[in-house]
Amino acid sequence: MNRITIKDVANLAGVSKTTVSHVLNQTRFVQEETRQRVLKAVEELGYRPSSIARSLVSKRTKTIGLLISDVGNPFYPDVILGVEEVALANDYSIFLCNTNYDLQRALKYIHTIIDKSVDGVLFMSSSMTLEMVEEVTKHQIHAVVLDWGAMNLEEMASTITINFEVGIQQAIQHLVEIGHRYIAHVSGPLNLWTAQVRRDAFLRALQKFGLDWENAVVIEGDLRIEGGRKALDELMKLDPRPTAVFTANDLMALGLIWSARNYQLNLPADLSVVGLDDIDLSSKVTPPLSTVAMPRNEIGKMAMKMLLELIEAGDSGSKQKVMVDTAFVLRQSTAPLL
Amino acid sequence: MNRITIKDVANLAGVSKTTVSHVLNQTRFVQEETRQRVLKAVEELGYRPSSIARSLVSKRTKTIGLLISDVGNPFYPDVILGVEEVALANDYSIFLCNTNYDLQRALKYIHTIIDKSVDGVLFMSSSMTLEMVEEVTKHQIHAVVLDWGAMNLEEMASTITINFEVGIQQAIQHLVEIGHRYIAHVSGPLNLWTAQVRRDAFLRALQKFGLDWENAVVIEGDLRIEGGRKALDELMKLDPRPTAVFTANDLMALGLIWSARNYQLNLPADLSVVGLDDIDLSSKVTPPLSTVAMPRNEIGKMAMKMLLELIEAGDSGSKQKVMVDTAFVLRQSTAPLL
DNA sequence: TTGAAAGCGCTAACAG
DNA sequence: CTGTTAGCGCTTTCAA
Repeated sequence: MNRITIKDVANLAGVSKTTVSHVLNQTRFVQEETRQRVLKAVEELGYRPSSIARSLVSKRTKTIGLLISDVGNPFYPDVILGVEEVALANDYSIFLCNTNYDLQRALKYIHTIIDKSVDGVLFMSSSMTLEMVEEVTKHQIHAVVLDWGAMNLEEMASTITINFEVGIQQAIQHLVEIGHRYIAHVSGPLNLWTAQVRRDAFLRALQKFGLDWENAVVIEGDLRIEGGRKALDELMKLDPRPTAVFTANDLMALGLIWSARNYQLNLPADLSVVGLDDIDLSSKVTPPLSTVAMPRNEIGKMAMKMLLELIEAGDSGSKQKVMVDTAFVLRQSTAPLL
Repeated sequence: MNRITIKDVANLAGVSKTTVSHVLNQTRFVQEETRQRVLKAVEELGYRPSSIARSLVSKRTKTIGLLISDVGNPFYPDVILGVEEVALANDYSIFLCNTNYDLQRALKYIHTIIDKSVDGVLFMSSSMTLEMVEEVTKHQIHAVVLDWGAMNLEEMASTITINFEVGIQQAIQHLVEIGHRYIAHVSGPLNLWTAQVRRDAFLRALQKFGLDWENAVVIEGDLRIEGGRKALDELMKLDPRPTAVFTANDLMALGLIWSARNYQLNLPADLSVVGLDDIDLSSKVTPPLSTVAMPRNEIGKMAMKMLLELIEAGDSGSKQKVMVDTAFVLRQSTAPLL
């Protein structure tokens, strides 16, 4: 019992493969009566056209590669959902490529998706290199790159950059307005471009509000819960102690908050904390976390749409560069300085 | 500038396509000197064989579909990682199919992956029907189904069933040993098979330890953080109040714990809580959550391995039915009853 | 030790 | 209004 092919349908309907193809794709007029016969045969046999065969001739697979660092990172779910939503609506399938923060692994995925002739790839992992984008585009595969400003990929790919500046500034402004003058930062690993960007935005915000940014306390963290706990340990050693802390992501903020109990700290009264990301959890913990949010779902949708545009446009399309803003979300992890 | 094909390589090397194919696949002996010429041509042109064309003839795509409910559900990351690990090791790619708890959407994905001729599919979503498995297998696509005992798919698919009985029993035993006699349960939506299984296991455990299981308090939750909060509201209305609560998943346990502050409850002294899942977070919150754990990463690996076996075996292979155990993990969200 | 040719399932000129 | 034919890029008999 083999796969049912277009030929089987043609035979059963008593027409040529061509006609079957045309009624299925509505690509030329077919006598209503013939059309019905074909449709009936299709129905009867449960025929489904082979995407493989189609792709071989059309040079299109209706498939994209999604390169992310870590499915477990709470940053991704919303983004993926956005990507998926527009992919699904346009009948695109998604190859999941989880780099697990590993360049070798990313590279292997790049090769696989080139071999599989995807129509495009979404680079959403920090574990990537310029060469990967080059490799991919060399094989006429389109790309859009998320928040990876370290490199200049002008005409190679569309890009989405997240503007942390505005949200971070709002956050610091809020802290200043409620009386804080001594604000520390827990950064991500500073070899990461995105960690530097956030730290620099933080420093600039301090400067803007007339605080001592040159001697600002910056503790390097790991972007995970554990990093937040360790950061608090550092903070507690300081004398005087900062009255507020801004962390490079929510996970560290949460770790810090949860660790505060061990020091008999009463949050937010004894220490105000602001995160960044606005992951799902943040609004649900006690106290709900004030944070710098970005429209993750929108970012996902936008990325996929941009990729679609590149694909539709073929080589003629020029690459877009868009920037998306962040915004401070006030919840209850910050309190006025008494 | 078109795709580089095997023909280009053949021309450059001055041999036939056949020979190129054979050296690349090591499928028959080729004179060392010729072999080198071919390899050199491949290198020079940056040639990569088209998986599409290969699949068309081999009837294998080295691709599987991964059907899950919700990327954001903390149950999945570890499982996915496991799946991916063995997939990657065997050069399989993964189509991400996120049903979003939506049957229609699941169905659409089923059709897509049938069209794309995946070699197998991993059903890991509760949003699925027996028909989907039938549909898939009818198209000679192999399947393994995770924890979905509601139906009898004997010879259609391999299955992995999670044995909640043992872990839940351990959990209740622990609570009983530290003095609890009045233990409530927060279940999942009881129309879900898996929610019933857990509740029943809970009830049987009560019975086993001589507690009043017939009048046991079971509050129906939504498996989300919010559900935990609401459940605590219900619990607080009870008089007398249960001294311990077992929730059907960790998310609800956490919601309950975080909500406890609003009632000035001191955890775990005033209320012991035990979750189920052992999601990453659970060990990292304060107090760390005692919970019923399952080897999620192992489950992912196992599922993919079982699928691989089905694929390799072709139709001859018989379907495996495996069961994986759960185990109670003692942390600090439970306390002896004074 | 290597090639020629057929064919995987489909689409798209080109004919009629 | 419909069919014949070539070909997408590869693998695999069969033959030499």
